[in-house]
Amino acid sequence: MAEDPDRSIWLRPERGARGPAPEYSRIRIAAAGVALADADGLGAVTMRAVADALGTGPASLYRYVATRDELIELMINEVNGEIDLAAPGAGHWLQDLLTLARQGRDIYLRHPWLLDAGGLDDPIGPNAVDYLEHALAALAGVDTDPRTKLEAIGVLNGLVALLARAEIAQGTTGRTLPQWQRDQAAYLSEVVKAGRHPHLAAALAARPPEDDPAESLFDRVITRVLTGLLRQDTPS
Amino acid sequence: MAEDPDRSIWLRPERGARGPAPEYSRIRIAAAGVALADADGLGAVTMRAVADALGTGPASLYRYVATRDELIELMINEVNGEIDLAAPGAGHWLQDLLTLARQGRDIYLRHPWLLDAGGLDDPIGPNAVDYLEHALAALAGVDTDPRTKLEAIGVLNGLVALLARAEIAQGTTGRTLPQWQRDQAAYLSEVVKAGRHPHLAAALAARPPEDDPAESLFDRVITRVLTGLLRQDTPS
DNA sequence: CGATACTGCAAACGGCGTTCGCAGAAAGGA
DNA sequence: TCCTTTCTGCGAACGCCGTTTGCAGTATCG
Repeated sequence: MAEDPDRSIWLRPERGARGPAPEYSRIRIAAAGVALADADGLGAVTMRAVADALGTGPASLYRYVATRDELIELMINEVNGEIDLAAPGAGHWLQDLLTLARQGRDIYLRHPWLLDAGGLDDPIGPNAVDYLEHALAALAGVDTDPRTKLEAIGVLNGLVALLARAEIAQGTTGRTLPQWQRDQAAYLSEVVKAGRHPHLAAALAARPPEDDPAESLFDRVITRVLTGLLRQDTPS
Repeated sequence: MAEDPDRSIWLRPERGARGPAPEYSRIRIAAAGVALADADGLGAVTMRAVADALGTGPASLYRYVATRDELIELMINEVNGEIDLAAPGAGHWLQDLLTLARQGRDIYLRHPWLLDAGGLDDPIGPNAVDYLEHALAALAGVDTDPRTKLEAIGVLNGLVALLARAEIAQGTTGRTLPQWQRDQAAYLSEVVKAGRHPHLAAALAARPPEDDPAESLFDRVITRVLTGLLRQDTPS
């Protein structure tokens, strides 16, 4: 039945029992990758670059990691560990999930490459499992079937990524923003000038309210979506 | 002021006025790429493969496209055109947006690679612009400031992608599901067996309700989130 | 009827993920 | 004790990738 076990890196022992002690560790390798990605994006995380940062050759990494994607799994798990799950918990589920969401947002802002790497969700590592358990525990008092809770947490994670992406895209305004964004702005301005998209023109002309920082927008959207998803009534 | 215009492919004319007529077209190239991606995923869309499918060499593609990413932009715009924006409109904004969302979902199910390509949103092409205009028109009667409407549409798009992703991941159950999913299932089962994550164990043990097809889950989540986002009251 | 501005495309370049093969070191069994 | 086993590090190479260069050919302009 078991075709080939230990395919997941999290089920593989970090080192064998026989040979010499490994020179590096998963954590060191993950940290090296995270440093590279923080500095120059996910594309800068090549096997050669990580090996160089560790002072070795590319082939050596394959003693710790089966593939580049697995290295990125290590990196994802590493930064997912930055969430503080030990906090006491406010007692109300909405408050607790909001705290979780804000921490997720902070992680995305600190490590924007995470947006290109599947994020908090896709390949679940140990820290993501702990995160899930924590979120489900916060929802323990809510009287809904467990599947709906998992759905809500999944939507929450996706939403956090979405809002963080928007925040990052707008945050670089004024500075040297990436090329593709200049291009897109140029194209949109041309579309507006053509005059065939009145609603879009109006929406883009409206300036964002100055007194509404991104922080409150984040909280507002998350709160509204979560309360909408988990309310008890049975509509239609 | 204008450093270098025509950097966006949508502002570049499809052909110059002087030389011989191009042998291919953006649409043909996009279609070839879509066919490859539909069959074998986004990774199968290499310049060489697309060129082969068209019966030419890789270098020739660069007469039509500045980079591989731009080719993928063409593909995204191509499948975004599958949305039918000519439908009359039900008159109620929620119904109209739901119709849009369902069509977006269908596109993701038909072209799963779109999930790995930034999706309906990231690089905005002509069809995405029309889509945006259509969605904003549907919201014309709602009394909220335009920025909030753009936010809601953005969240809607992200949500559609999220739900489509979940549906695709679960849809292959029973058949030959991809390797990484077997690995993840194995790891999660091990985590549950260890016994330190009771809430997670309970949630995973709960079977999905048989009488609740994915279709209604989709509608329910979208509806709840949209009504939550666009309701008029001012909560705290 | 040049001059011009485009087209198609073979060939090559540098960089990537990954594999192979072998020298050397630590633990297990006799 | 010593040999076998099983691990380790890693130089070198393979095949594939996106992209650039250069040139021969062709349609339009003045």
